[in-house]
Amino acid sequence: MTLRLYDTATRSVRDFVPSTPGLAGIYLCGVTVQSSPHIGHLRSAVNYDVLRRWLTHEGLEVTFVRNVTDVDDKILEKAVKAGRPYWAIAYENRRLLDRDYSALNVLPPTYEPLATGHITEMHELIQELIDRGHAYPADGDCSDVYFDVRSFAEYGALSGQRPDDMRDPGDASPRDKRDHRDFALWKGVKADEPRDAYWPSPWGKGRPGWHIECSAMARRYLGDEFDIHGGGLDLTFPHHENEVAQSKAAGLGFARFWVHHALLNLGESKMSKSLGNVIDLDAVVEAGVRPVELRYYLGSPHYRSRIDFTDEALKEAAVAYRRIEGFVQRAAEVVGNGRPKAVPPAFAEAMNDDLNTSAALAIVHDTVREGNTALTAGDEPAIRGALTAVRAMLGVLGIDPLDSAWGGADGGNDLKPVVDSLVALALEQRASARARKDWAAADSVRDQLKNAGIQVEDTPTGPRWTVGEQH
RNA sequence: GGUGGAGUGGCCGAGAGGCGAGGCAACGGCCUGCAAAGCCGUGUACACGGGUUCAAAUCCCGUCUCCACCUCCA
Repeated sequence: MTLRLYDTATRSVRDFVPSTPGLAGIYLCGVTVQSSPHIGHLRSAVNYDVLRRWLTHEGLEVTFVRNVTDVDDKILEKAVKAGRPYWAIAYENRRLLDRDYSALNVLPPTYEPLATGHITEMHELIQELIDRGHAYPADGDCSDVYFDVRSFAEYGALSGQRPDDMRDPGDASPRDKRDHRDFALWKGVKADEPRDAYWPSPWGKGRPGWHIECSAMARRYLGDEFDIHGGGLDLTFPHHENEVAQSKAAGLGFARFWVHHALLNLGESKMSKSLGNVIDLDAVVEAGVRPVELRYYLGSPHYRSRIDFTDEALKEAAVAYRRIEGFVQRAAEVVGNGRPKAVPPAFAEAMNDDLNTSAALAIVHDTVREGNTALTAGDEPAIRGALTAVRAMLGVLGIDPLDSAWGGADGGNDLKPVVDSLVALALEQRASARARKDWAAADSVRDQLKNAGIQVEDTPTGPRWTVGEQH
């Protein structure tokens, strides 16, 4: 069975057949690094990371390109306000983004192109559009170049907009646009903006319009036509509409599938810096939820379903994850880590059904239950079977507790034998107290360990201890 | 005004004509000295009003509420 994916352009779920067998090219609109990332950005990253991991799991060699927009109006605005270079702000935020991505075990893309690194590619494309009669340099001396929307009949097809129904945005500075729907390919220098944000061009000094970078960079790294273009639902219009227009008007095939994920809302509306309703990774961690648990939370609803963020739902997701994690750890103590093997067919079926991660997680939980039963029965082959299957599934979702990406093991490893022998000492005392049925003394040992952050559980094979708060 | 989408049990969240996805919480039981963990069992939910059908959460019509986009936005 092949992957079936929802394609925004056709508004339908279609079989995903890569243009070149065995390969898949994905272009994802990353973020504009105008500010530090919030968990809505991370949802985006997690959704596409799962898509990528699944394609890879299915044997495809994936070229995954995720751009960073490192020059735009907002960044320049902030730079002026802060009295700092725009590129310093962009770079700072880019590093924060990287930090969050790796905290959530989002695999690095094959390549991460920057808008500012591809000015010449954009110039080429703009010139082609001018030559073909789809773009025009503005009259006057502002150096702007605009895409001529009326010259491209398909304009609006991706987002279902009819140009005639569109509102006139009352553009701040229309500067010689022929039509209010025309959008900038190249923005001429403005007097009040930083001088280090401009590049020479055949039309005069300026900087790129927002959309042209993606057309130019996707072409450079993935070719004239590629498999999947992704991004947030809010990018469908105008960003993606304009991208298709530019690329197709230039005669390129461009994206074969458009995959858009739903947004994350906080309160009444989507999480967004400009609305001020933002929660970031640090806030989540401060609330006692680990990055892996956040990833579980972000990845368990379907990618096309809106997430209404609540603290309770986040905490609940964390508990659900701990159940899975608990099984993996207990099983690994009995049979070793186990090498992840094939995922169960039902899991594959769910993933192939437009990445139905909710249904896929139901299979994970079912397998965990079977594993727990095997654990109680001491049935080692069954334990090993469940463990390897669970780890394979969690690997696809990027939340395998034994993945070294989560780091826990390495840092604690040095101390583990030390703590182990200390705890063993205490547990010996508890064992002898229990042997003489001195429950008060036994419980006191357990309570003291608990105060030190060590949980003790009795199992058929003796007591087992873990560090950390489990409640 | 235009375009797309959503309303599912106490909560989260899949499903999309007929077998009660899964998780959290709750309750009962097993196990346990107790606890924790685990296992077993218990819930007949689909915004509202009509209609189609042997059968509707799922299809059709209408109504209400909410979200996103049409301006920068993952």
